[in-house]
Amino acid sequence: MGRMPDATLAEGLTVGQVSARLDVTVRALHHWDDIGLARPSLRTRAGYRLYTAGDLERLHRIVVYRELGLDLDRIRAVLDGSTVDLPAALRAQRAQVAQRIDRLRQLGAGLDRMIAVHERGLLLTVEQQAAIFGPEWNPDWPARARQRYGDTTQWQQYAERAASRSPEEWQAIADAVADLDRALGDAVEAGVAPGSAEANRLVERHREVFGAYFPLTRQMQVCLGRMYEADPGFAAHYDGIRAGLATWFRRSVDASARAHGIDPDTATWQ
Amino acid sequence: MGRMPDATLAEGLTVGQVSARLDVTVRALHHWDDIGLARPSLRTRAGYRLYTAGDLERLHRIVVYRELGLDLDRIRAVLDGSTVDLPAALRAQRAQVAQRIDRLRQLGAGLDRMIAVHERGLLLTVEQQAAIFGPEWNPDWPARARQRYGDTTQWQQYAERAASRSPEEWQAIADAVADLDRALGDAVEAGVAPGSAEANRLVERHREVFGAYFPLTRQMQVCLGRMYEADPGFAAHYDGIRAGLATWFRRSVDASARAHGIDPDTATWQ
DNA sequence: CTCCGGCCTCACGCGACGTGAGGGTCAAGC
DNA sequence: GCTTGACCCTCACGTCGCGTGAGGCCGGAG
Repeated sequence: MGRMPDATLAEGLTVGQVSARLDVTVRALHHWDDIGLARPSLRTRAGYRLYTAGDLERLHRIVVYRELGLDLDRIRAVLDGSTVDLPAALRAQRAQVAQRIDRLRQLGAGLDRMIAVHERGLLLTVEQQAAIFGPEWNPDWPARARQRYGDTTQWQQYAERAASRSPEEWQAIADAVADLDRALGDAVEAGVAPGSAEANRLVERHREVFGAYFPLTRQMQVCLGRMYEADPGFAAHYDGIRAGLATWFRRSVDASARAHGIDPDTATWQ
Repeated sequence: MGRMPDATLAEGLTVGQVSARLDVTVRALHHWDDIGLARPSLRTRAGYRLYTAGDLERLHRIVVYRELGLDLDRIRAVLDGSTVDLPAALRAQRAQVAQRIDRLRQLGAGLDRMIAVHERGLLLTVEQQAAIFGPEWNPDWPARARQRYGDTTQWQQYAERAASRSPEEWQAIADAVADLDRALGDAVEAGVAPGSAEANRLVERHREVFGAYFPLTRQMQVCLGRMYEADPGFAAHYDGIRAGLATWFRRSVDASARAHGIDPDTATWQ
């Protein structure tokens, strides 16, 4: 330690000294030398780079423009005067920055949506949910579904799909759900028997509709049917459409499952 | 043209078909295959990649996460389930995006400052200018200076320095200018003669103060002195400090220039 | 003379592909 | 059966601005 202080090397500064003064890495100085952007005016006999005051001035200008995000070619053009219209170049750069900010904002919004789906099960606000799914909708349902699913791959895939759906697509799903609810109510009223062809068709339709919502196996559908009947919130909703619907639906799903070789009493989520 | 339509290749889709469906480049598919992120389940005898429905599902998930800005390693972790906590990864990514937006905003602000300096000669608003330089300040001056300088390298360098100056530094310059103005007024009152040692010192001080403002040669200073006297705006300002100051200053600069071997009658800008 | 910190010149690595080069494959039309 | 033209394959280098060693020379202090 105790090398000669900077000031006494009046001929020029070495890379390390310049690095400290301008807060750039030594490697960057080497690079700028390599590509001819900023070469030192002097070298010692041993080949050490020595930057003069004039060199420092140029380096400083490079640092300024680099902090503005210009790439080295554009900086070279500016410093060498071949860019007649510097303000135009700056404005172009400004536009590019604005674009990149925009892109990042969209990206952030996408991430927010995905995060929201993972946290709350839906990306819509409570108001939007009510507007789409109707006043009967219980905002707790998605969260409850999430409790069931936990951190399974199934849930991940649901989240991915949910996050990439537009509000219009949500509306389409909500319409399909409403249609289905009506059809189920009509079936109960018409006395359709669980296990009948008609009931099985409705069960399949339910699986399709909610399959667009999340990946739904027959086993899972059985569990869902039982939840509809057992959970007060769900039961109230379905019985509100038509008295006895919750139970009718559970029995229909069970029958359909049995028809597909599944024992509804041992079915599990997953 | 007239290749077999996609649907008939029920075994799987070729790279081109997948490329069209998922809007990714063929090269990206090759790359993902190379690094083992998404390899096709099948190959034809000729070595053509064939992506099955399952492959497509995985590819689709990759596209989703890629659009969220995750790098391929993280996507791999998510898809292969080795990332237990996907929401945490998403939030980390979100934070990174926010940071990058911040950085870009600062960068944009820097560009705006630089552009403002190039367009109007100063980066301060008219109010800030008045607050710093006092009520006598004429907001047109920097623009007028720009007219003179045009698009020279000199002006570029001035702009760079101006853009990287903080308001505090501007205040320091304004203080120095005010001090100088007072000193010039005092000199006129004290009857200091142009060409005297005292006058020369003041001329030098003027050159230093404005040298911090923009690079000022002695020749340019001569032109500036003449402008102070000839331009009604400038003249009013200086004569307002002390009657006759504009003329006194022009004569002092001329004398100082002559003392340095410059003919003030042939001096030019630049 | 030795030591240690600084300097030098290669030269690979990064991240996610783009962009040819050079050559095989496939279905259709003649 | 042959040509044609779109499509596919595998290398392999280029991108952008350096980071990060490896291996070795230089220079001043003790």
